[in-house]
This record gives sequence, structure tokens and C-alpha cells, in this order.
Amino acid sequence: MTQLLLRTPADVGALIRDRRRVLKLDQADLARMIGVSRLWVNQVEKGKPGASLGLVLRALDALGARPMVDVGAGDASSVPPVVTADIDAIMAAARKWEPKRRDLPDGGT
Amino acid sequence: MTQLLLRTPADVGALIRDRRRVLKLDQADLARMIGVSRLWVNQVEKGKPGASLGLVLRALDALGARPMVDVGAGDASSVPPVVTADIDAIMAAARKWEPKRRDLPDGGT
DNA sequence: GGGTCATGTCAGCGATCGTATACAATCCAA
DNA sequence: TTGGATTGTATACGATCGCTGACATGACCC
Repeated sequence: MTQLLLRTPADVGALIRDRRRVLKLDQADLARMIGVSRLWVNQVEKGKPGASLGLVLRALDALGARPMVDVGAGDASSVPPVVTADIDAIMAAARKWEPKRRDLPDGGT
Repeated sequence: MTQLLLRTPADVGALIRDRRRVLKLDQADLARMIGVSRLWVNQVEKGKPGASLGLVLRALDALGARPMVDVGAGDASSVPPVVTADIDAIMAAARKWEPKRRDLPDGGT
């Protein structure tokens, strides 16, 4: 029994896609199960960072995935590295979801 | 070492508030750490369902909380109860975040 | 070739997010 | 009690969400 880490929206998306396939569901099936559009499932599986927490948790639940965290003793001693993480990775992922630029065809100086 | 389950936005909010206090941070501190407003932290801690996945994951990471899921063998046999869960609980929680009604002061018949 | 299914993508639209700012509650120490 | 720090709320505004509906692609089978 492996423990899969969920650190980014992409991780969550990958997990959802995985579980969905294991259960032999297509995007439309899952969408109906959790009460969202097929487009939503499609985008979330691709790591959409702005997806709403509630819907994502519903998706995981519907797929039988129980997200959890280890809560140690409770002392402040439990905060290891945490350096505000990979800013680069975060920015790169976010860039993929930037709004379409339809005007400003001019790159400016 | 206990395993805490994250099934709803309220669960996530409670976890965030807990970890934040253990680390002796106020809402403003945490907000700065993850690059959001203090209001955002305040609302998320209270279980805002529409909070964006990316920001929530950043908050958890900043607090040293690593969300994870157990990935069993991979067989479809791993989807136990899951009956679209507590519709009532979900609706009740969602109701708390309904938009303010500023017009329609008339309740209609 | 023709048909079906699952997936990826686009456009437009109303609803909601997250923000800045301001002010009211609480709490706790002195 | 007084004062400061922390938290809870309210408003308005631009940005983004999630939706519908449509169309294109690719895989697969007939």
C-alpha cells in the first residue's frame, strides 16, 4: 500500500485521472457522479490550479480516494524543510492556465 | 502519529487553523507566507468551499502538512462505500456561503 | 470508407473568487 | 479599565470559475 503525495494541482489531477481509469469511468461519467460538467473534469485532470476545493474533494470522495495528513504530537517541532517550496514549478504550472491574450498582439518594447 | 482525514473544505480549514496555531502564527503571517490576503486565510479556515485548490495546497505546504492518499493495488475493488456521500452535510455547508441577498427583500408568496 | 466513442479545445456568459480597505468584536496583558 | 493584537465582517471591483454548446481529433471496430 503506497502513500501518494498531493503537493500540487497537477498531482491531484493525475490521481483523479488514475482512479477514474481504474474504475473504468469516462470523464462524462465522473462528471455526472460529482455534479459538474465534463469540461471541469477534463481541466482538473490536467492540473487546473484554480479549481474549487469543494468540488475537488467531492471528486476524490467519489473515486474512493481519502486524502489525509499526518498530525504528529502537535509541537512546532514538526515543521521540517518548508521553504515556500518550488516557486519555479508553481509559476510554470500557473503559466499554463493564464488567460488567453486576444488583443495586445504587439509585444511592446 | 494520527491520520487526519480531509473530506470537506471544513476539514481542511480546521487543519489549517490548527497547524497555524501550533506554529504560533496569526492569520496575517500565514497570508504573507503563501501570498494571499488575510481575508482569504480567515475564510478558508472557516471552510470556504470555493477556495482555489492551488492556494489551499500552498497553505498546507507552508504549514508542513503533507496531504496524501493510499493507493492500493489498483484494482477496482478498492472503492468501498462512497455513495455520493452526505448530500445533506454538503448542502448545509454550502448554504453558509451563499451569496448575500441584497435585493428581493420580498419573500414572495 | 463510415460510424462510434472518448477526449481536447474554443467562445460567450452569469456567478463567484480574491483583493484592498475599513471598521467592529474579542482576547489578553499591564 | 486601558491598550494593543488578533480575528470577524462588510463593500466594491477586476479576474477567474464553471457552464452550455459546438466542433476537431484520435482510436477502434464494422
